[in-house]
Amino acid sequence: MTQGRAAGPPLTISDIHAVVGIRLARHDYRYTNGCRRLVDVIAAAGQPVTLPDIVEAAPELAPSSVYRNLDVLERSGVVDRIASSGDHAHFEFAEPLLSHHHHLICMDCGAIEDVQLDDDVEELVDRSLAEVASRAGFTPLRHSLDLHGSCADCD
Amino acid sequence: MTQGRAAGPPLTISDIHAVVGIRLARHDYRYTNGCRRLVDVIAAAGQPVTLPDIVEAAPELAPSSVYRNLDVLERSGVVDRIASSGDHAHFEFAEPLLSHHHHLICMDCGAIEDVQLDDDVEELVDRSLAEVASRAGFTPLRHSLDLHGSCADCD
DNA sequence: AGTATAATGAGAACCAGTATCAGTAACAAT
DNA sequence: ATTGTTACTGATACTGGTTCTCATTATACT
Repeated sequence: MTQGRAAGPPLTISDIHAVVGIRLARHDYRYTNGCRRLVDVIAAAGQPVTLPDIVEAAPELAPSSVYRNLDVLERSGVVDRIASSGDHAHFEFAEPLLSHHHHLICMDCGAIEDVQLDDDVEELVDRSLAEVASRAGFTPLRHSLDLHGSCADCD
Repeated sequence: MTQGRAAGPPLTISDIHAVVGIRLARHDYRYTNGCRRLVDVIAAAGQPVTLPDIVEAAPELAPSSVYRNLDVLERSGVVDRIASSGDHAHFEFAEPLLSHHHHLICMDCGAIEDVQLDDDVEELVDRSLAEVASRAGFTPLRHSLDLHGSCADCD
């Protein structure tokens, strides 16, 4: 569970497009220009993005299409929607495209930053969660471990 | 950080009302009947609740007042708002009233169940997160560790 | 080319949550 | 008790992020 991508050289944008294409095809979706452009923006950001972030970076994308394509990408396992208590939902690549990580969520400005923990911590957390889940008859898919507080800017 | 309440006998409803009263007073809020009723409902549920849950359990409560009082309780540190990707926000008692715990979140039906992890796991996670946070100039307030998957009912 | 099917995007609709505000209840001081 | 002050209530209107609609456009298949 949640093993993610082995740490190593980061995927190139071509790698990402190749993986996304395969995943979309597997779900009978086409890899259209709009979708490709959206993937470009998410890849370029390197951090979780909101709809305003996306249309600012690519004003030619129609908001309604962006939302629809984010949904398509989410269904295909390409992006994850990060539930924050802020105004907008945040989106980032799902695990095979991004190595396993967690979030620093600023409770003031809503910014979300990615961070990684040591492998031994991850292992222990996974084992511990798996045990608790099985006790509750719960089938685990992934875990999210977020730290809430104030970012360097807001502090 | 996130030490929570020592595991022990659960707080009685009177204990809870006493603590809530103190916290509200500290923030210059009155502990009104509506608020008291709301606390009763949350306590009785024993699990994170949504607005529909609350008005179903106490139809005499006006939705607008419930939202306002949830806000008051949140500002006073009595309840936490749990951001889920479902339609409604979930609310539950904050840490001094509930011992530190985590959530099993069903991705199908949106149900949220509380679970606890071993102390040594919590300690390791805390240490690890604190280190990562300080490296990013981030001031941690609390962490959330949620397991996403399918609950026993939906599986 | 021709047909079928899917994606697009502008706008409308939806709906959880918030703000408004007149009415009401609770407290304080005389 | 009575008045004055302040805070809470709750029906309703509003806001704004997200989703839906549907006529148009693009793509894939034959």
